[in-house]
Order: sequence, then structure tokens, then C-alpha cells
Amino acid sequence: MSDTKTDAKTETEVMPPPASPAEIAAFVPEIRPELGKTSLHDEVLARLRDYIVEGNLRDGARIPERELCTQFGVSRTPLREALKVLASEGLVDLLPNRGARVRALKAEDYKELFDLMGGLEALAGRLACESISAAQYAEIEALHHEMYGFYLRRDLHEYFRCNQLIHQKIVDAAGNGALSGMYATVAGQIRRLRYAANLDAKRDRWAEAVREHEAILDALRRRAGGELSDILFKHLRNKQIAARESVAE
Amino acid sequence: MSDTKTDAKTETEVMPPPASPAEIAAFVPEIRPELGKTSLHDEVLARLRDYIVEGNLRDGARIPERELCTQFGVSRTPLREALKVLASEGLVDLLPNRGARVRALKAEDYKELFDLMGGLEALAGRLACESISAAQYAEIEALHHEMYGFYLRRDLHEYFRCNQLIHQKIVDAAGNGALSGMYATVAGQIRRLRYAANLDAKRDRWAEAVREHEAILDALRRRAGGELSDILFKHLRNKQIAARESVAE
DNA sequence: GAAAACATTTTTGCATGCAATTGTAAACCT
DNA sequence: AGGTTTACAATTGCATGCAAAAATGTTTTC
Repeated sequence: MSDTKTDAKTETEVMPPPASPAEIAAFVPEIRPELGKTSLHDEVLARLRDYIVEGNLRDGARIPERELCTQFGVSRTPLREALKVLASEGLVDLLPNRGARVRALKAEDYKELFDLMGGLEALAGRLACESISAAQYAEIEALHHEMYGFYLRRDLHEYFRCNQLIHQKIVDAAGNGALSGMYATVAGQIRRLRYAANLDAKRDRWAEAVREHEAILDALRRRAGGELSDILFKHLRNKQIAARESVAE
Repeated sequence: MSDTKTDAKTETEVMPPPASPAEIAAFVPEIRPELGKTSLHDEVLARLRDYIVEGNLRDGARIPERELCTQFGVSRTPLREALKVLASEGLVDLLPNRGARVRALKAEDYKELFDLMGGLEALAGRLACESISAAQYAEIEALHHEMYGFYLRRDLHEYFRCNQLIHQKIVDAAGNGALSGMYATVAGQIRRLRYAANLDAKRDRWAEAVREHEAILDALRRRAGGELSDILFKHLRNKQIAARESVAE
């Protein structure tokens, strides 16, 4: 009765209900056969990052290593590798011998991240003015008009979708991969903060935001890099203030 | 003569000369007993990062996992964790099933990194103007004068030390931890590029750089954030051009 | 003699094992 | 009873094991 613990090593072709991590892992290729090219580590990393950014784990909550292993169907090794990377991104804290916790961001941290995002967007605007194509500009202009329509119709949800897309397109237009990567990291952090709520109530802030976007488009059209840089940073600062008030409720 | 490779598995209590990773690891606490608090992973990460940034491994060179394990006296697990983090920082490339290589940065990559550093310093300057203390400003001013002395004496090495320190102090003065972290990462990447050589030959560029630094100090004294931001970005752009020419030799 | 096919060694990715540390709760003392 | 101690369980950090993939070397074929 002591040899029952080692009989799971043999390679079984067909097995009824997956229970252990290894067995679940053996089934994963069936569940998602189309994208079985990335390494297990990368997939776990992406999934765990989303899992946290989406807010499935509360701030400061312990990250249950073993539980997530079974949930993702992998062993501890790739999961731990993912945790180290997420720690270096600032999404989780790693306490020596005491596990990983979802990083609890304080108001001061969000202030830092917003400023950082502002700086990155300011840079993006400057670089975009140097290298943006006519087609790329036209695309942003079209998005701007679309967004304006949603503003007039008071469709906050669609307005925000367009808004985010415009900012992302400016970053893309900068044509700087290193910048895009860092922007994505910072934006991911901030995404954990759910704001944008009562912009509708504060109608004057909304109108102001739209005016700022018009100034952004204008500077971009004139390829005025330094100017656009300045406008974008200040725009993000105002967004930060609005977010702060929104979160305070 | 084929069984000699597996006899090192037994755990020995007393052993003459450490040879295997495990044996070396067992001796490490004796070698450095005072700072045995950080996790093995963190230490390996820092050491490996330095090892690469210092240029001990050539661009595009394979990273010999097993060899570094023995060199650092750890097993593959913490080393591989460190490699994943370094990959996320962009220092190494991880090729699926084909190991890690030192990321070979092309001219275009350095251009991106320089622009990114310019954007981060521009942000730092802007934020520093908002929050810098008189003491911090005085420190930077003193460094500036010291640097000017080295310029007059044509001491390129000390000039550059001061120069780097000034830029770092501005970033510190921004008081934004997230920014500092990203700046450190980008600066580390760029440090792999050894430039700054023939600034001495190009005497006009050196003089120009000094003038730019005077403008930086002036804007900082006036707490002119937007202006400083602009100057810093352009200063970095010029630095980039000089570096490009310097590397081209 | 060069290229293709095969066999062998090495390396990689992941799972698991094990000792050490931490968390937890029952037993103990004052 | 309240706080301390001690035994126990869970968790963590790292080392190692193992199968699959790649690199390398050898033979074979034309």
C-alpha cells in the first residue's frame, strides 16, 4: 500500500477524469489546440496577468500558488516563473518565504503611474509628429470625429472606447517598440483602477476633455511635437485629477 | 567506464573541495554570511544582469545555462527564473526550446531606447520642477559647477561621471518611484553601448553639450517644467546623435 | 565527394521531491 | 484566564529527475 503514490508517472493515453496537475496539463492541448505553440511559461504569464488585472484577486490578497496551479493545469515551476516576471512588472509583491500577494496600490502609487503614463504619452506625441503617416493621421482624425459623436449623444461607454483607442493609436504612431512595451505595462497597472464613472455627471470636465482632444488633434495635424507633448502631459494630469475625484465618489 | 557520471548524487556531510552546484551552494553561506537575507533568485538576477550589462557575454551569444549555474553556484531553477525576468526587461531573447541569447541590439533599437530615455528624462525634469527642494537643487548646481571644471580641464572621464550623476539626480528629484525604476532599466540597456569616446575630438559638440546643461540648470532654477522637459528631450537627442557618430568611429 | 538519413549526445522545459521556513493550534505554565 | 511554548501542518525555495526537442556526429547513399 506504499507503492500507490508512484504509479501516476506512466504515460497513459486515455484516462477518465483529470484530477492531478499533470493530468490536467495533458488535457490542455485538447482544450486549446489552436495556439499550442507558445511555451507554457508565456501562456501562464499572460493568463495570470490578465487574471490579476481583471480584478479576480483582491488587492493585497495572497496568491494561492497551488490553487492556481490546478486552475491553470500546470506545475509550480512555470507559475513561479510567471510570478517573478509579474513582480518585476510591479503587479505583485514577493515576500521572502511568505509568498506572493497582489500589489496593493495606494493613492500615491496611482499618482506616480498616471504621471508616468503622461510622460510616455507626451513622448509618443512628440515622436508621432516626426513619423506619422497621412493614413495614420486620417485614422486618428476619424476616431476623433466618431468620439465627438458619442460625446454629443452622451454615450459614455463608446466615448471611452474611442478615447482609449486614440491614445493607443498615438503611441503606435510613435513607432517605438520599447515605448509601446512600457506604455502597455503602465496602462495595465492603471487599468486596475476603475474610474471614468461620473464624467457624465461632471459635464464641464467632459466638455473640457473634448476640447483638449481637439487641441491634441490640432497639434498633431501641424506636426507640432513639442506642443503636442505638453498638451498630452497636461491632458493626462487632468484625467488623473478626474480619476481621483471619481474614485473618491 | 560509463558509470562514473552518476556517483555524485549522494549527500555528503563533509567534503574537501566543492565542485558540483550543490556543493558550491552549500559553501556559499560561509563565503558571504553577512547578506544571506535576499532570496537566491534575487541575487542571481542581479548578478546575471550585471554580468550581461558589463559586457561579459557577447551580443547574440548563447547563455550557457549549465555553465552559469556552476559559476553562480545555484541550480537551474533560480537561474531560469532570472532569465525570464531579464527577458521581460529586454536584456535577453528567449528562443523556444533553443535557450536564451544575449539580445543583440541593432542601431534602430538603440535609437528607440535613446528616445525613450529622452522621454523619461523630459518627464523627470517636469516633475522635478514641481517638487524639487532647495537642497536638491543646490546639489545639482554644485555638480554642474564641478562638471564645468572638468570640462575646462578636458577631463573627459570625470566630466562624464558628473554628467551621469546630474541626470540621475534630476530623475531622483522627480520623486516618482515608477519612473525611477523604468529609467534604471532603460539606462541599463543603453549602458551596453560604449560611446562617449570622441567627444574630446569633437570639441564643438562638447561645448554645445555644456551649453545645453547650462540651459537645463537655468530652466530648473526657474522651475520652468515644460521648458525643461523640452530642453532635456532635445539634449538627449543630440547625445544620441553624438553616440551614433562615436560608435561609427 | 556532397548531401541525406540516421544515431548519439546535449540541452531545454516542465514536474516533482525535499529540506527549511512560516503559519496554526493545542498543550502548558504562571 | 491570558499569554507562552511546543507540536504539527502547510507553504515556500531550491535541487533534481525525466521526457521531448535540438544540436552534433556518424554513416549511408547517390
